[in-house]
Amino acid sequence: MLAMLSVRDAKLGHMPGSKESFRLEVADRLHSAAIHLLRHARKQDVLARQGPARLSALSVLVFGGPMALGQLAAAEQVKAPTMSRIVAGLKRSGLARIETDSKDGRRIRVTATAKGKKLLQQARVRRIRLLAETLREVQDAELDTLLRAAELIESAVRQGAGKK
Amino acid sequence: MLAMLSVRDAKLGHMPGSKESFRLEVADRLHSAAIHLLRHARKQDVLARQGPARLSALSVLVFGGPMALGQLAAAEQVKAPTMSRIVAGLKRSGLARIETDSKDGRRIRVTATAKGKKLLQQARVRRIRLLAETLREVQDAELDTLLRAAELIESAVRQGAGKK
DNA sequence: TCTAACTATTTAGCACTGCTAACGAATTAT
DNA sequence: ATAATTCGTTAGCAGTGCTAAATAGTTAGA
Repeated sequence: MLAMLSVRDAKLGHMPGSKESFRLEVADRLHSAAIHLLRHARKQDVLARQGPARLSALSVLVFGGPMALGQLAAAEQVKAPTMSRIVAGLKRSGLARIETDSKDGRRIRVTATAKGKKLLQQARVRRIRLLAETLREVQDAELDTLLRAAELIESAVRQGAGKK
Repeated sequence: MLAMLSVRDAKLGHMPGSKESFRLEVADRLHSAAIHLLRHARKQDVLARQGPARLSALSVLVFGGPMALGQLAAAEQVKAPTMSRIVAGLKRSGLARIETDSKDGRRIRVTATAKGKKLLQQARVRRIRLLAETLREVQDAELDTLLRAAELIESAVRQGAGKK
């Protein structure tokens, strides 16, 4: 792994061991790991017959309660048109329901249905089974590392999003 | 965060604090973090005028050297038709070149061009700048956590992929 | 009040990325 | 020589991201 580092540094002309270089390495590896994790998780998502974006949005609805489309888009950090399509898909599958806001006619209120909650729970169980198999040799202490990493990523991305 | 845990457990009927529950939580958070990290990184990828799958494949080519399409697909854990299209895109952009294998006429040899290497380097630099800003308050010690997490994910996913 | 400006959502259209099924071409085995 | 296998591509579907533009509702101002 250190060998890898120096190979990369040599090829790209960075000073081995510098902080810049290390952050670059971390950024790259995280990016790659995220891509591969999601590609792996896709297998489970396909079983649920719903794409990752829908499951993620559904999760927000289930744990965060009903909310407007714009709120949901902000929570998921996508633009409104993207979320509009995701919500349309959830509705088509009967996983969420849409009502127009009584106070503001422009707004809609998106709510997870019982079916949506149930599917999400099943998807979560499937996901843990999949991950449990692949992460079998990951020790409990390492799980803490993973959780901490997830927290760091979430908070960093969320902060960085605001600045853009 | 512990509060979050118990809320989720309560709603989904898990025993709080059980190992199953904790793994489920970790799996969920990782999944969510991966989605959000990639959505964030997309902004940088868009600047590079190349999608994440292309940049990831290009990275494999740059650091792993020339290889056949099937190898590349395996390394990236996608199916051959998917990689075929990705490579076609890299070729169209002049980032990779394709030759037919001299020994086996069915095979192709995909190689990163000088332009491809340069673009990847630039993309990496852009990515670190983006991440460096968003991760400004992440301490150096935490960087180790992130790197370790990336390693765990990669190795776990790679092992799990073989079993499927 | 009537209109102008703003806000929330949707529609249309583009690009990228994943899949399976089916095909062609080259190689290997019988 | 023929059959089976392997490698890659093409075709076609679905999902997810974006911007630009349309639509409808709300708020502010003359």
